[in-house]
Amino acid sequence: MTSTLADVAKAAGVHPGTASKALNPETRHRVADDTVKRVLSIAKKLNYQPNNIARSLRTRKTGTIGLLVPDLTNALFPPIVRGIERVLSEHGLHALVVNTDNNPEKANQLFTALRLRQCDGFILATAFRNDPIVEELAERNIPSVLVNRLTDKKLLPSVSGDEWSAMHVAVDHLISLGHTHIAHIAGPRSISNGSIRRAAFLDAVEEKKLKKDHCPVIVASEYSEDAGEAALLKLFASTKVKPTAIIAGNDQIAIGAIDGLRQLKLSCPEDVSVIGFNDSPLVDRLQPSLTTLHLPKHQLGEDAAVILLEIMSGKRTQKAEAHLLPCDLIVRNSTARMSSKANR
Amino acid sequence: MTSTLADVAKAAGVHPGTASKALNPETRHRVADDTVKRVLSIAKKLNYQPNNIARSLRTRKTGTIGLLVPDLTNALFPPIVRGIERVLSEHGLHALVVNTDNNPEKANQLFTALRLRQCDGFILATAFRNDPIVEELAERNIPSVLVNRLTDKKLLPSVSGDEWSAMHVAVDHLISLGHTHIAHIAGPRSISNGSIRRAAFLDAVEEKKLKKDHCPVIVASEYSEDAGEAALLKLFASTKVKPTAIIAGNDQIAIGAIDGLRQLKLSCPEDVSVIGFNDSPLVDRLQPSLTTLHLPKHQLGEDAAVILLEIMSGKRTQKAEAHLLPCDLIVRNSTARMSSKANR
DNA sequence: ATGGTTATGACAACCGATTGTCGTCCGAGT
DNA sequence: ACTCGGACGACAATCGGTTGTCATAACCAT
Repeated sequence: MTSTLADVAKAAGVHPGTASKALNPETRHRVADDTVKRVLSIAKKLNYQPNNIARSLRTRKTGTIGLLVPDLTNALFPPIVRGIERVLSEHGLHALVVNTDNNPEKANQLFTALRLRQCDGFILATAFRNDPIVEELAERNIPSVLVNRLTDKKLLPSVSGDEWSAMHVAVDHLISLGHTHIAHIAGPRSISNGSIRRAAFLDAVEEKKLKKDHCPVIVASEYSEDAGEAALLKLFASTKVKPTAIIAGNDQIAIGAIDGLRQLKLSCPEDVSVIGFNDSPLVDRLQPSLTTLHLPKHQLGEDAAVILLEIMSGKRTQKAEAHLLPCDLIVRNSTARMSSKANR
Repeated sequence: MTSTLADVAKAAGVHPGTASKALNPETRHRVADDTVKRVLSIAKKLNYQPNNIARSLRTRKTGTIGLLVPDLTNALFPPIVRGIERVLSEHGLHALVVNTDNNPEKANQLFTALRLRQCDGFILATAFRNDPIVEELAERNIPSVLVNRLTDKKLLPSVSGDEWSAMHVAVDHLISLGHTHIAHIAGPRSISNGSIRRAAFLDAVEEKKLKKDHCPVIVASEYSEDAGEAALLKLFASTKVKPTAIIAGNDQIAIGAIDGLRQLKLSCPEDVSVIGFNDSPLVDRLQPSLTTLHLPKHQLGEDAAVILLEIMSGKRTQKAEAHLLPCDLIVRNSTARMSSKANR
């Protein structure tokens, strides 16, 4: 069916080893020019395709990288994956993509499976702030990069949005619209996004000298509409001082929060302004369209892949640098100047 | 670092071949029970992990399947991918996922690369009605399955939504609301979805004895909001008899069409009802929320994977059966009873 | 003429499993 | 006592490349 190196070598009247060297540009100089030509032409004539498995066995390189994402159906990840893939495919590499559903056990299992497949490197979009997989990768010095989510301990290179600045911009925006009572519905604390955005919010509140008890933080149980709605209802049930603006941990929480407001007969943005995070697809077409912080998702993926490739090629050492990409505030209709009729 | 089969064999005092047989449940019967026990316990003690590359080289099975999708950032595909992955991972298989962007050249290149990686099978969500890759797979009898998109020639097993019935249900729904002037904005004709839905629309119109020139079809250049909007404007510019209902080729086209209506100072659903296809995320939260045909995307992926596995294991021969999954009409607010004030 | 490079390519080991063949040994049956 | 059969496991070939070593020959300079 397919011809092997031995076939080519025999047809060219050379030893397989010699044919191998002739075919490989790196080692071609060890072979006479006309021999190279002969081997090359015969290889083409026989439509020779090297067997990657055999090559991998010898070279210990599979050209495969493991890509762990929490959940592809979350619109945040596909653009990241595509960014990664764009860069990888340029270098003849391919990604084994797996979904962990934020389940550490599942993640472990899949990670082990990918390691057994001898992936040359890993990109993780699944990191928890404290993540044994990340520790293992760092310990064993396996080429790997974090994307979007960070760990508390700086163990691996990472590429993520500059959430700290983004949150400050969000708070500034609301203040500029006259808001002084701003709440934050944070994402889960076990994930860096939730925790960093939360810390940045508190920092911004303090920096802008807003009253701390006018700016409550509540944690949503997960990054979902339902959790956002539940959190909002809980927030409004528990605080005496009602906020006139809300910064959500992400777009889904924001959407859920707006649902919650609707239930309370409050409207967005007239009564309460809402800001999301990530700039997910279609949030520009919701009613109201969502003001949100745009995450350069594709770029995140590309940069992560580039860094991984540099580490794998030895052009860069695997040190735990954090690369932060700017997030722009996209102002839409879910934020508005505080109305005078607002509560308090 | 990691121990090999030879290490285990030596420690157990047996030949590597024997150790291999002891480790493999299929061949274990060829080895004495206590030898098996010894090998097993030593393998565990040495934390032996078989080298998949070496195994693949010998067995010609990589446990990898190639998954071609047009574009992961199109929300249609991630659930399909996840469905596939769920089934595959249950069997220890993994998917190499690549995006072709509906670009045949890119598809070819990626397909070739995946073939060189010795994928055991393929799942294609990228098929054109006439697709050389599909022909090659069928010719060479490589285990493979189509998902969501079909080819004109029945060459491979496929799993897709029952679009024919779905379209009939959509037309029925509009007729039951009093509409008699129904237009269809079809998707690209080179892809089965566009062509089947279009043919089904024409069939339904004829079957229901609607006047053919009251039910125009226009083709959008691609499955996007912009193309949908452009198509709608062109439609309303060119027909004397204005439709009071539109069935779009998919949700994105529907959303674009609604934008177009808005430009013409027509509102949905008061003036014109609109139906989408696929039931994409968030279309239930748009204003108006979109009536659409729900595609069981996850199930599509699962079924495709199951069929592929059955082919690969020889439990099923690779015949070109088309598996059609039912699509439910989800009635929301973009369709309404035809108002009496409507044009004509 | 001689010693020393250099170019070339044959050779074989190797990567780490899998698997068919075959020899040996033991016990059972006649 | 002898044969037959089965259990067991050693052995080696194999999958298809890659790569370091070495032999040979040609070439150069002294």
